[in-house]
This record gives sequence, structure tokens and C-alpha cells, in this order.
Amino acid sequence: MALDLLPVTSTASTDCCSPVTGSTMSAEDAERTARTLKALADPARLRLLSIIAAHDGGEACVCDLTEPVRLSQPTVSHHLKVLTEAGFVTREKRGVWAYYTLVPDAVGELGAHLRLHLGGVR
Amino acid sequence: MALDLLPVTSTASTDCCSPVTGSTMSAEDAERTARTLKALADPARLRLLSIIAAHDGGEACVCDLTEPVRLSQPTVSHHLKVLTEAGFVTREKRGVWAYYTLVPDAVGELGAHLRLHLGGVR
DNA sequence: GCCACGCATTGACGCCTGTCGATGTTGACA
DNA sequence: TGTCAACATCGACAGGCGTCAATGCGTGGC
Repeated sequence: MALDLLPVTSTASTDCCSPVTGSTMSAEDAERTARTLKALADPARLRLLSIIAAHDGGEACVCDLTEPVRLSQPTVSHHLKVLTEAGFVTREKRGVWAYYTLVPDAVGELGAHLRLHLGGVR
Repeated sequence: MALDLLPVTSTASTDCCSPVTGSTMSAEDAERTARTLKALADPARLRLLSIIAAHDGGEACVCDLTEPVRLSQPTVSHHLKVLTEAGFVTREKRGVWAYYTLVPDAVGELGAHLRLHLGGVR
């Protein structure tokens, strides 16, 4: 608020920058959004989602995912569990195989929510 | 290698699911995208970006960011460095103060790149 | 009923990361 | 020149995370 010459007394400690004009993200919202982003922020999980998306019908089973990412089967299962709990894929057991399917607009909603608070659209 | 009934010879090992139809994300792309996402996947950094975005002019200095996030000054500086290296903010030193400014469409481009490979738009 | 197969879970290990106090660095001012 | 303020960097610590081998659990076929 105050400039170099004005003898300010109201602002006790901080007085260097411009004030806030919009509304900031709440701590709870930041925590939830960060958890969702953490599920995406892994190269193996990104590749898994990409492979599932590239499959016909948008679904794939674990045996089709283990070899392309060059990881052990328990590790792939772990990543798929993380992606499932974050809401990016759904699991459906058919016989012996487990089919993972993309949740249609999960990444889209995440991006929209980010642009809402971070002013990407303006 | 030989199966129970069908004499398949083309598919060597995997034969349970549908084949791939699209193109998957490369390992290098996944690595780079994951690094960018990791910079966002933290509640403190999300709040910092949100506070900067809410400031007038889309810029803020460290002294305006330390108190809202309830973190020490070194920690805030560390988070801002991570965000700077990821390309979400830029740093400009004016006198004693360091002003951080949002990179206009960084989150938008990230979202677009994700939807491109993950089929969010279809 | 038993065995083979696909997948999930467990336990363990090493690395990465968020946080802080202490210290260094730089610019403003007297 | 000396001092103070704002910010960055360093070193250290605890907790989280990615990875694997070993094991458990259903399902389908013989």
C-alpha cells in the first residue's frame, strides 16, 4: 500500500508488495488436488495410462501392461492401485484377468480445476 | 509357448487382451511430464501458485507468501525454486525483493499435453 | 481335488523429498 | 564502511515413495 515516502503505521510487518485481489485455494483443496496430482506424477503411471488409452476399447489387463513398461508385475499392480484410488481408472475382473479402463474425463476435470484457481484461462 | 487349442504363432507371449490401436507415450515424454507434474503435486506449491495468481498483477514477493502458507522462509524459497525450474513462475529481483510471476499458460499447456496422450478430449 | 495361471498383498530396501535452523549473499541506507 | 533486511543456499533429519522377491488368493482346466 504505502510507498517509499509515506509514513505508514497501519501495516505492522509486511508492506513490500501488492495486496491480494482474488481468492486463494484453500488448504483442504490444495491437499486433495496435490494427492490427485501425485498419482499422475510418475513416469510409469503416465505410461500405463497412455497404454490403456491406446488399447482398443480403452481397456487393458495387467498382462498387457507389464511388458511395455519393463516393470515387475507387483509394481504394475501397485501403480494401477494408485491410479484406481485417484479415480483415473476403474478395475473390472473378468475370469482370471483384471481389466483396467480409463475414467473418461478425469484428467480434463483436473485440468479445469487447476485453471480455475491458477488463472490459466483468465 | 504353444497354447492349449489355438495354434497361434504370431503373438509370442501375451494373448489375453485386445491389441494396441493408438500410439503410447514415449519413456522420455513420460519422464519429462512426470517431472513437471511432480512440481505441481504438492499442497504448499499449489497454494503458493494460487496466492501469486490472486495477487494484483499476478506477481508476489516472498515476504507476501511466507505467512499465508505457514511455512519457514527457506522452505518457501525452496518451493519457489522448484516451481521456477518447472516453468510455472519466473523470478525477477527488484531491489531487495524477489518478485515471482505466473507463467501465463503453463498449466494450460500441461493439461493439453496430458489430454493429447490420455484421450481426455477424444 | 489338484494344479497352473493371473493378479493382489506383504515386507524390505534404497532413494527422493519436504521441512527446518544456521549461514551466506546481496542491495539499501545512514 | 558498517549495519540491517530480504532472500538464497547448505546441512541434516524424518517421512514418503518406487521397486522387487516372496507369498497369498481366486479362477479355470485336467
